[in-house]
Amino acid sequence: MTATPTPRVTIKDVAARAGVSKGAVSLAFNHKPGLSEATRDRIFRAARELGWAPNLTARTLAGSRVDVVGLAICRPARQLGLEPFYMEFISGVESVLTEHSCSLLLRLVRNLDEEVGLQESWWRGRQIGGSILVDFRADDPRVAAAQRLGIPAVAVGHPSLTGGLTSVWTDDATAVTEAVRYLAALGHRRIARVGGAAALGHTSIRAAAFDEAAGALGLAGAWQVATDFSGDAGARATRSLLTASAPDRPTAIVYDNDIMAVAGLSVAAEMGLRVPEDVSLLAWDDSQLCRLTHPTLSAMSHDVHGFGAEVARTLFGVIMGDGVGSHPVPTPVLTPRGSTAPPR
Amino acid sequence: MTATPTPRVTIKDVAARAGVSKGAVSLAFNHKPGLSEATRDRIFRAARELGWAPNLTARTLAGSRVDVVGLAICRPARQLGLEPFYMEFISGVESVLTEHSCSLLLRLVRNLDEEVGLQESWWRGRQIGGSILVDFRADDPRVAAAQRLGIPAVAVGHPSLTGGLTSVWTDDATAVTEAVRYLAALGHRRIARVGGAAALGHTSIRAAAFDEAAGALGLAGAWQVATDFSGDAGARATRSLLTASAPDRPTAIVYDNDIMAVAGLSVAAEMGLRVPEDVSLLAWDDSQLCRLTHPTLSAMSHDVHGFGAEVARTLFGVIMGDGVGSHPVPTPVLTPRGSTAPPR
DNA sequence: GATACGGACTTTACCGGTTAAGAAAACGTT
DNA sequence: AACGTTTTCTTAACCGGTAAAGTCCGTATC
Repeated sequence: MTATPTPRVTIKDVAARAGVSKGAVSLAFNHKPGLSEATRDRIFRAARELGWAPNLTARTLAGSRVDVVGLAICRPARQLGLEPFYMEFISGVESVLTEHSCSLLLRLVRNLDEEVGLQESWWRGRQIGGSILVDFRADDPRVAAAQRLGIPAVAVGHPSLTGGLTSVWTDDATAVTEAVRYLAALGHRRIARVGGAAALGHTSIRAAAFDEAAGALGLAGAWQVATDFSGDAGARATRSLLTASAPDRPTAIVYDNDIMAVAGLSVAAEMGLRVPEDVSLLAWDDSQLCRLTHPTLSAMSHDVHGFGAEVARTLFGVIMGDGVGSHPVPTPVLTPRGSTAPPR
Repeated sequence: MTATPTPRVTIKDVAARAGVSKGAVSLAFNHKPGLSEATRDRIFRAARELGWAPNLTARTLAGSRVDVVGLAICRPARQLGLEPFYMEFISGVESVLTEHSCSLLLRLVRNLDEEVGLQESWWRGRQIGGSILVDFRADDPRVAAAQRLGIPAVAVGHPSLTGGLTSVWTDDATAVTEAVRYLAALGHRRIARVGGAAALGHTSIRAAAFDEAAGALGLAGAWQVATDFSGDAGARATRSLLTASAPDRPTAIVYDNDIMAVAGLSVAAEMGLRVPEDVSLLAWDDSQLCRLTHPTLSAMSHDVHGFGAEVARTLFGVIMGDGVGSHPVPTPVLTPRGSTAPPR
């Protein structure tokens, strides 16, 4: 990739125009002491007149800050497009980065090894000042890698998965328990859960919490199905759960995202089952989609935008030298809408 | 943002270990002639043993390639999360960038002036090797800015909007016309269109095409409403269109994205109107959402992922010096599903 | 056997900043 | 007036690469 030449104005031009050395210009632009107010002004005026701003690449190379943070997402590209979660998450991250004139370096990777390699080369190549790690698995290799390299990183996931990294997480176990209790309180005794990718750490946390809650409440039936988060998979899972004959069929289903819940809604309709009379559905991640369906979807709702923002704020903290910490964000809260009701 | 010190291995270390000068290492890693196979091997071996890879920042500063492309999106951050289009588009872009070991620098901006400033500082600061420009408006300031600066850019939008920039675009006018003709052929005489943000160039292209098609077909009624693309706005627009008494009410509605169409579906249900018997709905951008509703949504469907990929490929062409060009991608094609039928 | 030439490397000068160390002027002290 | 301080600014080395210009050497040419 070659660059078309452009008349570039550098620190030298500014220095010349202000009648000082480039060192002085550097001092001025970094707000460091050692310059009189008068020269400082002259320098800024010259810079403004020339439309100059410090070159971040050079600045980075010279060893000061790097104002880019990395985010690698490890899912098949086509699947990603469908997930409302990520776009909302990213927009939350961006909202904080922007305040710091910081940009996001985004990359889709095919597997964790590739991600580890990418993070390493980003960091060693000073491409990023810190990184956001998402979608943790059990024994995730990124924990060790980030620590070995000393990358300032924030792990999005439960501390049990993120080892010694600073983490930002939602208490999914409590949320799942609340969801199950709510449905049980409505009178449901046979509840199913359509979960996400089995390899993902938060999926197993939710799965375990679901089993435990179901056991504690002595439910008559508790099913779990793993999917890839896609609408199609959600539809398939729902179909297989609902084909059982009436007494053995679940009367309520909890989904791991909202796309799959929407799919479930449509499968129920197609099978001639009414929601919520014949089967109750409960979504997760509550994007605006849940309010656009008919009936509207009850959901475990969750400020994903704010979550992203909190992750970015925490990352800035880590970059500034804050010690390792664990930052829980508010637990998803149950938002009952039209898709849940007592079973008949 | 300060960086934690890390033992960095540089080109000098590799050179020392291979017993050559750093210039030789540079030649080897850029696959340039002037080295014997033997030394080349020694250099690569040394690099592998030390785990070295060229520092992109330094490489950039030294004036060769920049392997980052920029994408600034100018919409309120919260609204963005909702648009399936962008995430799918980005994933398409990424799929091509990844092949070239290239990353995407993503930034949300509040307005076009901010974007122009950002593109300029990215480019002058050599942060990016090229840029993808989206959401064109009439007399878009980015056209002149990109040309003045000489930024290799690809404009996503109709050539009439993107001036002298290389563009990649879908023929929205033809697609709108096809949509209207299809509905008219089903027997609809009163058709409405729920459009996107009025300021956007493609919105006015679609609006004009809609009017023209409606006129040409001599429709009895043709309404258009502008929205902000959100589901809520789509719901409001649908509600106001459908509250008219029966004979004056549209019997078919075309939406500018799929989120609004889903919202429309639910508004119809809430108003006691059956889809498609009482009112036909036609979506745009056809994400998997359209196949998950009940009834499924007919849509003007469109490979958004492939669109993004094509944009990225075109950008690489521009960066490599291809002349200005206009690259149409396939026109959205009508995909009839369950939400359209002849009016009663 | 001197001359030219091409291949294989090395040297050196940047790229556009930062920063430690040095120098000149201004200031206060005795 | 001589001397230490401080303030203000300059110099020069460095960050980690690239690339043009040199150097050295073996060999083909006449």
